[in-house]
Parts: sequence; C-alpha cells; structure tokens
Amino acid sequence: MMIDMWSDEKIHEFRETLLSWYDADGRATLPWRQDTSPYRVWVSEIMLQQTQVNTVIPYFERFMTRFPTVQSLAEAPEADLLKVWEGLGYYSRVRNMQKAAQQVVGDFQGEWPKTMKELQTLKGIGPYTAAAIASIAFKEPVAAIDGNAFRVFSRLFKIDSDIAQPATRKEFFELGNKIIDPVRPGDFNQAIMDLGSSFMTAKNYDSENSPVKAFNAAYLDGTESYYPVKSKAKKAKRVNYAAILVQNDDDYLWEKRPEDGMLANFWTVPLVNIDEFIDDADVQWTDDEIKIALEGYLLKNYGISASLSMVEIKPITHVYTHQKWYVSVFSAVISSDTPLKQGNWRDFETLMQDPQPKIQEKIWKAMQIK
DNA sequence: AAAACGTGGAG
DNA sequence: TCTCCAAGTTT
Repeated sequence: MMIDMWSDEKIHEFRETLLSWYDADGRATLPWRQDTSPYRVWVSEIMLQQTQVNTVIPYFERFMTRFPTVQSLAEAPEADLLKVWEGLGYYSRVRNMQKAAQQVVGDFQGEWPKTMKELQTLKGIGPYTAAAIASIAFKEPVAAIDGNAFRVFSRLFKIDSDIAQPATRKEFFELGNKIIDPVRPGDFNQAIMDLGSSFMTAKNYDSENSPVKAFNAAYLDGTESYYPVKSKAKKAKRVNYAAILVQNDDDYLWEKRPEDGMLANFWTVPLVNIDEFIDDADVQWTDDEIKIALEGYLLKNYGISASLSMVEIKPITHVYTHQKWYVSVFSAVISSDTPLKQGNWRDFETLMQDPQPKIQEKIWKAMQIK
C-alpha cells in the first residue's frame, strides 16, 4: 500500500522527540539495558519473544548467573537448560539458543557476528532478533519489527496492511529503516518498544499524552481504534487427555515425551491423547470404558497390571495458544518388581529435579502431591 | 502461507 | 469463561 511518507525534516523532528522522551522516561533500569554486550542482549531478546517484561526479569537474572558466557551455555546439559527455562514456555527457544551458542563458539571462534544478516544465520534468531542485537549491541541502523513496532508505526502512518500476514513485515521493516536514527539505532528501536508498551499499547492506549502524538496520523484524525489491522487467530482446539499416575511404593511412573510436538522431551507421567486413543470418533466412550482401555494400555506398553481409578470427575484444563487440554487423571497404587517395558520409576524428589511443564504441576496439585 | 509452539495477565 | 495480548521463529 502507499503511505504518506514524512519529509526529511519531519523524520529528524521525530527522532529528536522520541529519543528525548526515551532519555528522560524510558525504562533505563531494565537489567539487560545496563550492559549491551551481544550475549546479554541476545538472551534478553529471546526471552522477551511473546513474553512480558515482568515475567522475563527474574528468568534473565537467573539465566545470566547460571550461564554467564556463551561458552558456558554451549556446553550445558539439555536438562540444565530446560530447568532454567522451566515455566517460561516456548521451550524450543532455549534449545535453539544452545545450538546458536555452539555456532558462535564453533563457527565464529567465540566472536559474535556483528551484522543483522550474519546474526540471522544463528539458530532461533529471526529478522526481529537479528535487528535488535545488531542495532543495540553493534549500532547497525536496522529496524527491529516486533509487535510494538507494528502497533506504533501502523498508527503513526495509518498503515492498514494485516500485521498477521508474514508479507507485511517487509513493509514495516523498510519504513522503519527510513526513519530509524542512524546515530542511535539501538536506542531508537528500544524507544519504539517503550512507546508501544506505555502510551501506544494494544488496548487502553493513551495517545493524548504520548510524546509523539503530533506524529500520530491515526490519533490526529480519530481513527486510531482501527489500527493495527490484524486478522483473527483460529480458536484453540479442544483435546482430551488422560494422565495416568502410577505409584509403586515411593516411586512414580515417569516417561519422556517425544522429541517433536508439544512439550517435546519433557519427562511427565504418561499422557494419553484420548481422541487418538479412541479410533472411532463417532462413539462416545464412558469413563469406565476409558478406564478399562487405559488399563490395557498400561499392560501393553509398560507391562504394568493395575486397577485404575478416576481421581477427579472434572478434568484439569490447561490452555495453550492452539490447543485447550482437558486432562482426566487416573491413578493406581501398585507394588511390583516387574521390569518396565518403557519409562522408569522415580521418587518424587528425584523427578522434581527434571523441568516441569505447568500441566504437570496441575496434575500433582489435583493429586495433592507436593 | 499457515500452523505449531507455553504461559500469565488483562478486561 | 472467553478472547486477546506479550520484545517471534521454525517448518
């Protein structure tokens, strides 16, 4: 689409207005702004993907203490990575971070690449994160286009491209590159983010008091509520699961999830997708029929002969972005020396040393185990 | 291009 | 309860 591009003079005024505000009222105390080494900037940027600042702060501090250098991260066992990331979500982020750390150590001799283009060759670093690191740590004048930038620029210029469309990112990137401050590109990008999370939020924005209200075309003509244009996401699909909690003296049955998909590689109690388990979708199984089927499942897959009981009538619900889980908990207490066909037995204290996804916490809680 | 990938908070 | 949002990347 065509936008009403600013004059050079207006661009200069905008930079000055934005950066003056940032110097006076920006979030200068954020821990990752104290020192703009590429490692620190990178760690913070990955954590901040789809995650709010207040959530990230304690994780960032712990992470930097546990893995102070890119070398220490490159060498860490995966379980340690996940344990530090536990509860933060999108766990592929930290796995990719380790691969990227190994790339920096191995392919770049421990020296961080300094350009957006090169940074994007690292695992888990896409166009946004590459631009953020390049601009903040190395002063490359490239626009970091994230949700804030989409929101701020769409209002300033009344851009009605759908920001949910991947192709739209290029348009905003090119616009941002025209107005970014070439002397202070990192501060410019961070100022846009601070603006986007204060006066120019998605809801309850306060453009009247925004430092850049004079540049906000949508505000000036009263059409601000229209921006940014974003198509609706699909509704989360309902998925039914059974959690099978088997206790053998002090131990619980514990199993590693597949390498791909939801909660990849986490150790959990066996979680059975009931919808897949019941092959005929037209038949509604009763709880008792499910119980009997799960007992057969336990015997076949684990060699465990047990009589299950349903713990809660009401399933535990857990909402992900694209799935809503309804987890019915079944349990049994056995006493057996029979070897397991798969999985293993672990006492509670030992298994808690593994990273726990939130759904697992909810299962312990439903069982009143802690 | 569209779907997958976690969690917590706000309204 | 439900919807949308929060410093995106990968496949």
